[in-house]
Amino acid sequence: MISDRQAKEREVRKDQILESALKVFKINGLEGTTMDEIAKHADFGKATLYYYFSSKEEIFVELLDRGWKTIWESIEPVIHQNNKPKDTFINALNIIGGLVRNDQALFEFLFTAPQMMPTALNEGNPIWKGYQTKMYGVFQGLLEEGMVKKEFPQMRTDLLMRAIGGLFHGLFFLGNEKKPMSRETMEEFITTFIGNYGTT
Amino acid sequence: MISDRQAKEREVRKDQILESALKVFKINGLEGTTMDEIAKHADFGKATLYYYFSSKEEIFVELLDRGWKTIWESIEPVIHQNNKPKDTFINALNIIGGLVRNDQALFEFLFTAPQMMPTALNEGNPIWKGYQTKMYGVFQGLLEEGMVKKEFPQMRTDLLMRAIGGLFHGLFFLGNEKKPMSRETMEEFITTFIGNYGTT
DNA sequence: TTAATATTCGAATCCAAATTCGAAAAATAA
DNA sequence: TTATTTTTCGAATTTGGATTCGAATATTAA
Repeated sequence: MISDRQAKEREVRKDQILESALKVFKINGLEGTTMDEIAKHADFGKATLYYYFSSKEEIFVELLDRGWKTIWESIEPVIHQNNKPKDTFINALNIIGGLVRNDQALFEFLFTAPQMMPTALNEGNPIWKGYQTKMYGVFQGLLEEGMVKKEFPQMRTDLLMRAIGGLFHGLFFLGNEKKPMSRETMEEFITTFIGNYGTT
Repeated sequence: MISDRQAKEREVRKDQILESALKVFKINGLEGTTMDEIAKHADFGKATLYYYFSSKEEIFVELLDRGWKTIWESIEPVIHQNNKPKDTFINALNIIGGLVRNDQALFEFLFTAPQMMPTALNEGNPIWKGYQTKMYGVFQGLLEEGMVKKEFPQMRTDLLMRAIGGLFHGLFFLGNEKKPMSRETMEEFITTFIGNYGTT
């Protein structure tokens, strides 16, 4: 059997491994991330990692699952308020921005890794993909509503979606300096580019 | 010795290999791109690839070098005209957009691969990095000039740079459908987000 | 036609990194 | 304390893919 505390400790060790994986990923990129390195950073023997995760892939998938779950659960409450769509939209973006600010490495991973992952990770339907899809769905919806109400520039929804996705990406993940973006900067940024169409 | 025609044929074969590498990259991502796959697509034996390139890395570097050279040489002539900075800027973007439209796979590679490359590829100072740096320098300069003349929204240059980089990225590389972006769409897009500040 | 040179590739070799094994050490339960 | 279960890891083993070898084949030069 396994006591409650034991289970908790096990979780802590899993966390430690996940955290290390992230750290190595940040330093060495996806290809440079080996079980050896992760083990070294986590201060475990390599073989021990396999006691907690059945494969390297599982480590990454778990990072994605947990991460996207967090994102979803953070914006969920906000999207049910019925403010004006644009406000809701910006609130949600702000929330995500807050998350990113809190753990740049994790979110850079969440948003960029899927691009460069071996296709294998997208097979089946991974948990994280579900959350991601839900989130994009919500955003798309808000955009559509907001566009009807002339709160956004008039253009194809999918294009606007790309624009905003791109802006977000640029804001947080382009450029050299990796110091986090302040809330103020982010708001100014968003407002400058999509805000000045609102509430005409 | 080696005749003129022979040299040309050799070039053609190199091109064939580079093209295949790109195709495989597009299908399988960076990690999935093996010499075996490239060889299969290029219709050569794997060993033959090593007659033309000394390593897999060299293949990628050559793709980057050639690609960034092309980009640079395409915008060079335009940046010396002295239109208003914003016009120059948009012209340059349009040109790059044209290139991307022409060979989506190549440019997706040029703009995204460097992120996910093993650090080894950035060591020394690769040719392509030089062109990339020059290009960003020019853009940054145009932005600064243009901002002084109130042709752009007033914000930190580096932020505006990120915004535009992000918009570009979003426009061409986000979203599912991979059909190329038309020139019209692109102009509308750019104008919508950074154009409406001009010439007040 | 023959010798030299350039090109091709199947079959090794090498190597780094993932995964497994089997036995210890630590913790817990009896 | 002893037995049982959980955790750890050093030392294989396996695997996949990059790189090399050596011998053929094709092409060009004499």
